Amino acid sequence: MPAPTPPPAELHGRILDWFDAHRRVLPWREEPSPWRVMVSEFMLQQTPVARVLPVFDAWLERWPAPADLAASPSGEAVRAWGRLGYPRRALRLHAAAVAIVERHEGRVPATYDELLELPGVGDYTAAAIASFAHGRRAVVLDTNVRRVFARVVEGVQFPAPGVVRAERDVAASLLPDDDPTAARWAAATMELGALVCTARSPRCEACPVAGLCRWRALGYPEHDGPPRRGQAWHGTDRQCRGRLLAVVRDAHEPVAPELMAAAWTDAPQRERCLDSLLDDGLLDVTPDGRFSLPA
DNA sequence: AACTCGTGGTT
DNA sequence: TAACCAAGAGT
Repeated sequence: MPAPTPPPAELHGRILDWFDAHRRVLPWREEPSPWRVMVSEFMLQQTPVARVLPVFDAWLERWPAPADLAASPSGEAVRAWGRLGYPRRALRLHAAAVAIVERHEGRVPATYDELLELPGVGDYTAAAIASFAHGRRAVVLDTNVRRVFARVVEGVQFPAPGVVRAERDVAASLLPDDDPTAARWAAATMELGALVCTARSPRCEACPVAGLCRWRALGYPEHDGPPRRGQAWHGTDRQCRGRLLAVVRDAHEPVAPELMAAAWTDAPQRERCLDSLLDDGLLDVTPDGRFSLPA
C-alpha cells in the first residue's frame, strides 16, 4: 500500500514560493556559468558552503576556464584546494578539466550522460550541473533533497543509507515537467533541506510545507532501523594522510622524510599512508627521496 | 553493498 | 567533550 502523497501542485507552489523569498545569495548562483557551477559542485561534495566560499573565489580568479586549470600542474590544484578536505576531489577536478579540453573543446558538457563520464562526476553532480548550469530537467538527489522527501513524503526522520529505487521514483514523479521549473525545483528542495529541514533540529515553524509533512503528521517518529554509523577519525589513515599532505602542501620546497616522520610517529601507518598518497597521485617523490606535490 | 576518503563547525 | 554531519564519488 503506497503512502498517500501530497498533491504535487501544492507542494510545488509552496516550496517554489518559499525559495523565491529565502534563497541565499551564492556566487555560483548569481553567475551560474557551467564552469563556475561545476567547480562549486566539486567543492561542495561533503563540504559546507561557508568553507567553500573563499576557496571558490580564489579558484575562479586563477582558473576562469577549464583550459586554464588543465594547463596547470595537478599539484597546483591540490595546493589551491587548501583545507577543504578530500583532496582527491582537487585531482579529479583537474582531470575533469583535462577531459573537457580533450573531448568537449574546453566547454563543460550539458547532458547528464556526458557529464557522468567526467572524473569525479557521479549521479548527483551530473544532475546538478545539467540542472543549475544548463537549466535542464534532472533528478537532483543530494542529502538535503533526500531528507526533505524522506520526511514530507515517506514520514520518516532520515532517508536510507543508500539511494533506493522507490526513492528515485518518488523524486522523479515530483519533478516538474518543464526544464526551467524543474531546475528551480531542484535548487528549492535542496535549499529547504539546507536551511529549514535540517538533520539535527528542523525549523518546522518556518517550513512552507509543514502542513503537508507526513513525518510531522505522524508526530515526528524517531529513526527506526539500523543505527547510522558515524565517521571514525582519530588514529585513522584519513587523519594520517591529512596530516602528511598538509606538511607538503604548506611547504614551498620538497619535504625531507624526517619531517614527514615528525608529523606522524607510527612508522608502519605512516609508510602505508605515504604509499597510498603516492598511489593516488597526491604526492610525488623527488630523485633525492623528498616529497612534493605532483607536477 | 559496504567501505574508504578530510576538515572543522555545531551541539 | 565526543559525536554528529556537511551540495558524494570510486571501488
